Amino acid sequence: MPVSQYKHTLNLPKTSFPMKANLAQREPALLKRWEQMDLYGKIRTARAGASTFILHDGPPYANGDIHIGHAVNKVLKDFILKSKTLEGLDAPYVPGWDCHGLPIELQVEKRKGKPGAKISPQAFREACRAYAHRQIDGQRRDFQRLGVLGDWKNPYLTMDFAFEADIIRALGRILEKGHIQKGYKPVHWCVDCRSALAEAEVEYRDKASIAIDVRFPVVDEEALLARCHSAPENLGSGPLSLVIWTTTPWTLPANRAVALNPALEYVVVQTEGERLILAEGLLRDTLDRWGIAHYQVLCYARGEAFEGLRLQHPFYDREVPIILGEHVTLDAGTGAVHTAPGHGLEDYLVGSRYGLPVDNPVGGDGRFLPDTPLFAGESVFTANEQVVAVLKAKGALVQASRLTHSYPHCWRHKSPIIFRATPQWFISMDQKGLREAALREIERVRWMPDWGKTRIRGMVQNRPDWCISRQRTWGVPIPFFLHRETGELHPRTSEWIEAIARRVETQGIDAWFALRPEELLGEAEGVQYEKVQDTLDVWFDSGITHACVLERRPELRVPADLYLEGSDQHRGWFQSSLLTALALRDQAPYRQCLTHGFTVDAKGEKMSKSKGNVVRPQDVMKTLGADIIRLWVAATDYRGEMAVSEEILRRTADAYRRIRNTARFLLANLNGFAPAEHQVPPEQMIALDRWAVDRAHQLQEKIRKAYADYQFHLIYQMVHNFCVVDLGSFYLDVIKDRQYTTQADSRARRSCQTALFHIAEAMVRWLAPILSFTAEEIWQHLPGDREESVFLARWYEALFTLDAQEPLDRDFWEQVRSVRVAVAKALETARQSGLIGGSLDAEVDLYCAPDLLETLNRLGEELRFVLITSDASLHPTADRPPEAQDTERAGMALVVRRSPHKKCARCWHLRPEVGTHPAHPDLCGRCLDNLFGAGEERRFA
RNA sequence: GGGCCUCUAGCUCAGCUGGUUAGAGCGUGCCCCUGAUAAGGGCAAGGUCGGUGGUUCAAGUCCACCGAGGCCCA
Repeated sequence: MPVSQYKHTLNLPKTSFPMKANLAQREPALLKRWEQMDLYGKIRTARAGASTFILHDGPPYANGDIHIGHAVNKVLKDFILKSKTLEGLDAPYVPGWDCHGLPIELQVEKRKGKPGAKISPQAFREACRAYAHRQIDGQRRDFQRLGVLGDWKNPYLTMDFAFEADIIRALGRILEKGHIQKGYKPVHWCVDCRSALAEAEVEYRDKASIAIDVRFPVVDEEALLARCHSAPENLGSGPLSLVIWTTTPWTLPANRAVALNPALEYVVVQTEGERLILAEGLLRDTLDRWGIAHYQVLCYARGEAFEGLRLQHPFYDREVPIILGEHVTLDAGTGAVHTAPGHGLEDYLVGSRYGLPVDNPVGGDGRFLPDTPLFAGESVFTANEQVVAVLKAKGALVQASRLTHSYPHCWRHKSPIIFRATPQWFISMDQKGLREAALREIERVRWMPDWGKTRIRGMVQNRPDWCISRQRTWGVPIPFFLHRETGELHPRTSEWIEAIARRVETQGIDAWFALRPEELLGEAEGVQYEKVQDTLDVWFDSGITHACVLERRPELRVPADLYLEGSDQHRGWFQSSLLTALALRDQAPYRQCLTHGFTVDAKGEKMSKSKGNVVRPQDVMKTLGADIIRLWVAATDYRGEMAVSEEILRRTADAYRRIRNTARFLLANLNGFAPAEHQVPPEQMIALDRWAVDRAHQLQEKIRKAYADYQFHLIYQMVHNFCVVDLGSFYLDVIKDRQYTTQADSRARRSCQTALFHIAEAMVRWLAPILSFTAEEIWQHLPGDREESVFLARWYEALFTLDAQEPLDRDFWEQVRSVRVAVAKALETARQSGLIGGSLDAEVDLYCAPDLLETLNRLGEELRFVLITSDASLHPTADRPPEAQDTERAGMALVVRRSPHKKCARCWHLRPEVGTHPAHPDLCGRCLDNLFGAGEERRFA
């Protein structure tokens, strides 16, 4: 088609804002700009003195590349802080890293060997520190690349000397408050790590074990039988034993009792040559298992009847009591549980009620100590066979079999772990009412979603004391001096702690490890006291950030307004922070806790290398761009699992393009618009343009509310719908004609540009927290004076509402839009039949009921512009001709006709005047007016 | 095995305290436009609301159980 000679007389859209985002290239340039202008610093200055909103960053562990879950977490935080900044609040962001701990040690071990072997502990710690720094640099680069704005030059690191010193001080304060307890408890112990493991360091895997049934001969048979409630006439014959079942034969040397359930029924059965005691509920299964077909039940008794009776240990010269415990069940075994307080938490707990000794015959290397009869020096895992052999020799073994079951393993070594009693330091949950205080504070914190409260409450109610000591190298020391003989803490411990903290402040944690007690305590006492060699659980490091960061940084405070982490942190950081804060100052460190779910694949399953469904944020940033990740985070309801996949990201990129193109169209139509001179005051604007601004205003209210409620997925839906429905398919479609064909400086066009300008100003801010890069790019292309960055701006306040009393109110335009829908359907029919192509080929006659007629009449001649037809006329229903078709809209029928007129070469409308002007036979009347006259008047659309 | 949670069209989400034929956008199909053009407009087809059984005049919405999946624990 030849280009019309009049094309150059149109005001066509024009912009340097590119359609193709090319985010992978463009984003780094914007990042550089933000860095060079010190955007974060500028925002702090701009918001200085405003009310603050404190979101405290939970530190990711400084190991490995960030994964999509990290990205979700940081991006959500960024959404919140940027939206708070738009509200005018001062919302600083100090990111942090968790730096000490086992995973880093293991990485460094791989490269340098174990500390104390090839490398000194001091050099090892130095290597850990250097390694952590490298990891932080890598992660920081990725977080920044995501567009997360924060004080990246001054993050907090739990390995900063000042931080390490503050950890020690906090520990001292907690000690003074009486929450610290020394204990001797079984802990998960990894033989390969030679260390106690945190709960988080244990994973469950299948393991093949030997399961054995063992006789514990009853010492006083008569006493036992006398307690049975159905006294038998026949007391039976042969030895009488209680039988236990265990999958850890190696724990038998430490056996100190056999536990029965007080409420369960037990039976004494006569088998061939002996009498055995079992839970009644397991009798059949167990005897079947042993292959015993012939037996006779002699008598019954409840478990509680046997309490205190004594049994003979199967191979040691020792009597052990029968005790009671609710933890004994009929799930497996015999209903009698071998109890070794040194090798199991429940055994320990029930044992402590009975004052049982905590035997601990196993060393840190997993071998029996030299003074252990029969098994000295043997590894516990190989000792199982020997225990079986000994039991056989003693005649105590009923049966041995193989069993595969779920068993705790070291998350790093993947090797089975053991329970082993070791001296440890604890934060006691009940000694000073910590549990009670925590439950109280949990009620006061706002949990989002609200089930977070139920979840953490359940955990706090049931959790054991917090073991805070570790036997590791790369960690903050527990800097206590213990008396060599009494084991007591030095009476001036608080004083020493401050002295040590000062040293750590300048030299780091090595100051403790290198310290000779005499240096502080003096020669006389120095020899009487020894240093504790333990380090602190890294959960203590991160759990204490409210003291080391919030209390320390002038821009922050305790309690924070918000902690925001994944749902796993109910057990982790939310809890460790809560407990330490309560121990320190009896108040929760946060007012709100917001939780997000974990990322999963398209099927809702977790991501793993083996499944090949891992989405790497680095890859997405390199291809689709960080804004696509951000938009995906926004679009997903983070309260549940968050599904990511190639398809989901592709859809997200589609939506992104739509939003971007809408912005581009707004900018392109603002070509030649200088807001200061051309802006039209609201009361002089064309009705439709005022409607559009009103629409944006209504939307902005909802968006601000959604930001305040952290409901980003609603914002995504709202903005996208606005672009597609309100703008794309209606407003922008309608205003093209006016925008292009009326005189450049006419009120008709300037009014429209004013609306577009308002909408663009508002929209760029709606987008900014989410599509940060794209919003900044839009910002740079918007006309008018403005701040250097969209992130220095506040919400756009120049939107206005449509008065309820004006004739073309919201309801009016709703009606117009429903008429448009009806007309579009009719036009489509005409198009399918070949009558018309584009809608401008058509003329429509609408036959309306009185109400609608009156309504549409308000648009006068401008109805055709709203319908985008070459002509549109209104008639009462009474006039409808037979060929008029009904529409879905009640009270309206219509006729679609192909226009008989010629097409105006300029505006493409088919009008009767075309061909009548001698000099410009290709033009319609209003184009002539717009080109050579005063220009057309528009009032409504 | 226990605690907490999720499950609405191919995708992302709405659906308040139970009440007309379950909505939106995207994607898909077909058509149009070529003055938003690796764009834009129109129309259309897509759902036994994870399943089963209850409560109720009435359930996507309440209850129970089951299934799939997630986090945490054992």
